[in-house]
Amino acid sequence: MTVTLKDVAERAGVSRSAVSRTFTPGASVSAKTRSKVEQAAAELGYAPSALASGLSTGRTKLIGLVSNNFRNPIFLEVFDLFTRAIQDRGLRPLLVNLSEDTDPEAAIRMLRQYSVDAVIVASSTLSPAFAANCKAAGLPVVHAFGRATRRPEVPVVGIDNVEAGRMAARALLARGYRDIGFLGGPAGATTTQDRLAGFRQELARHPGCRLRESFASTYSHDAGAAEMSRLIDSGPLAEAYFCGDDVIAIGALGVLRKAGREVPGDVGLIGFNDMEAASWDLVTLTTIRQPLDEIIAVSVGQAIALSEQPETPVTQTLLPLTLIERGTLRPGM
Amino acid sequence: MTVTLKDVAERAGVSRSAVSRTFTPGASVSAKTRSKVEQAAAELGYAPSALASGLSTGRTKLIGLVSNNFRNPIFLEVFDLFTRAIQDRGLRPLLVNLSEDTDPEAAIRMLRQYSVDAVIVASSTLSPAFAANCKAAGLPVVHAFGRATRRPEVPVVGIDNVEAGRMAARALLARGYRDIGFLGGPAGATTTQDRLAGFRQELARHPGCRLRESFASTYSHDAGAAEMSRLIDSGPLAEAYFCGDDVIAIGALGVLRKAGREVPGDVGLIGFNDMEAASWDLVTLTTIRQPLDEIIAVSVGQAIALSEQPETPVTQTLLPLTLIERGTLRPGM
DNA sequence: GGGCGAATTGCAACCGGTTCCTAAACCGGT
DNA sequence: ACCGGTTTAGGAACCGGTTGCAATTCGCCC
Repeated sequence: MTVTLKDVAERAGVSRSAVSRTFTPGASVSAKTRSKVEQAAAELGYAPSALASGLSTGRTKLIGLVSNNFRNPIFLEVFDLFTRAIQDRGLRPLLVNLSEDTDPEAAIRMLRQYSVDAVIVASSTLSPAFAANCKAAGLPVVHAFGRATRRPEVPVVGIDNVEAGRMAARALLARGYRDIGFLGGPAGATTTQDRLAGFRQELARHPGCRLRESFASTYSHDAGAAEMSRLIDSGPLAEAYFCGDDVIAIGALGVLRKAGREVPGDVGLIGFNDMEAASWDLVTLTTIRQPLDEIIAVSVGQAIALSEQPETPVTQTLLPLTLIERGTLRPGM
Repeated sequence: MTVTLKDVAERAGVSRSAVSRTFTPGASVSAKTRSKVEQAAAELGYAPSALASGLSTGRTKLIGLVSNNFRNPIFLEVFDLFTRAIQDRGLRPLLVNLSEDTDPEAAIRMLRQYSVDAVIVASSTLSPAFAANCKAAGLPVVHAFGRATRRPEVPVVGIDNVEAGRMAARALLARGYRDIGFLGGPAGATTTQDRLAGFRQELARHPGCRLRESFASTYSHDAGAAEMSRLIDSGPLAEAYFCGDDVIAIGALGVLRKAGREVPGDVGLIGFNDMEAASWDLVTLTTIRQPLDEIIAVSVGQAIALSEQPETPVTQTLLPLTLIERGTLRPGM
């Protein structure tokens, strides 16, 4: 059933090497042989085996795309962009779903077994140790949406979460809010910690401000709703909240409306991510957008560079955020 | 850097075949050699190359997962379930994003090059010709979310869209709606056509009913919003609408609220899919759920069966729908 | 027509496993 | 100690490509 190099060679009346070379860009083949081979290949419907060529060249054109985030709608867009970017470069994504119950070591082992050219870890919640382990196992790796650190072990592409916190704080202050809440994601997440740090930093520069801190148990709608319910039940609210994610903000928004509070009339809300639903008429959430397309383009570019040139120095790329103003904060002053 | 069979063999003082056999379940190896080999393998950190073994056995444990739907949030859950189901069976998903500008033939060629064990097409909007072409190219294929037809060319797993239409109609009728609207997805989509057919069928059994038909240009929030705006502008609305998808329904809902119409007070709305946002407090959309988990479990099961036993007769599996009652239809009578 | 360097070509070894086949080791029984 | 029947082990060919190397062919000039 499958047509091999040998079949084409016989049909074209040339050696196997000649066939191989016609399909290897930059190899030395005369125009005559090339056309004979191409014709034979076309007639037979020949497609070179990526497995075999991967085996002998050591490059498989496979990119391991690892994520543990299959709940936040923003990641559908992330996967869309990643798969396209990877495909456009002539590579293919081998997807790894690293959910709670899967063993990270097993995942690394399997990425090695398939000898992927590089690994892209796409997650802000996955421990940096995972990427580091990939690297230790000899896999070129880049961590997209990873945390910026002083001395990163692997290349990181993402945003500056501390700056994100500052940016949110500035947005709230500029709109005259003074009694301000932080409604973060899980308290243990580094994204939460970093954003909180920036948030505090900026508020600290405005003496008259009050800051209250609270955390949703996960990055999810329901956790956001639950935490806002708790806040409502436990006394007067802040004037505005910076939420750790749009889904959290939307959960909070739903609860506020249900409780008869006007947003932004009574309470202001600003989210993070600019997921599609943030722009829905039912939502119109003011939020901070991270440049997904750029993060992904850079990540893929680096992954490829790294696979070709493994000893490239480790870099860190932090891309700029944008405030997207919609309807959940009162107008600026 | 990479440890091979040979290295392990030398270290263990046995032949390469012996090593291969210890890693091949069911092969004949004495306990003594096995333990020698296992120890040597562990010491060296040996992981057998999936490429090489795929090359010689003809099975790669790779499943091509093809989709063109990277916009509808429901598909994030689809990908989550698929990747887990595939991984749990010891296989890995090779993801193919078949968006508008990618060539389906190229995709098939590449799936052949990597000699995937089977292909799963996950899309309700992709032409059945694609799956048929896979099959013609010798790739075992199953079409998840595909259309039920009289004589399917490839195995299909999904739902009965005609029945979905009937179900929606029955739900509306049972709640006393008589002037009823169909707000489908793209008029050309088979899902739209089938659901409309079922919808008409059921309404036809109730003489006093009026049916109005309209279509959103795509399966998206904005298209739903746009179409509902048009309806509002062009005269009195129906009492309730069956929308082709939750995102369309949510778009419509947003426009209705903005126009000051109460839902379900003035207008009823029922969606399709039960995406996560349908359950948000801001939305509480009554909708019809398709059993994603079952569809996916069956699809993966069939794909594997097919890869092991290519001549299995072509079957069609249609799974049952569930009405999820929330807050956008008035209570039943 | 002969000679020269450059471009092509084919051979053969190799990538890392799998598996058929034969030979060797093993077993219990006499 | 010997025999016949099982296991088990190793050799070698094969999966489908790639590539270094030596041999051949080519184009061109004298």
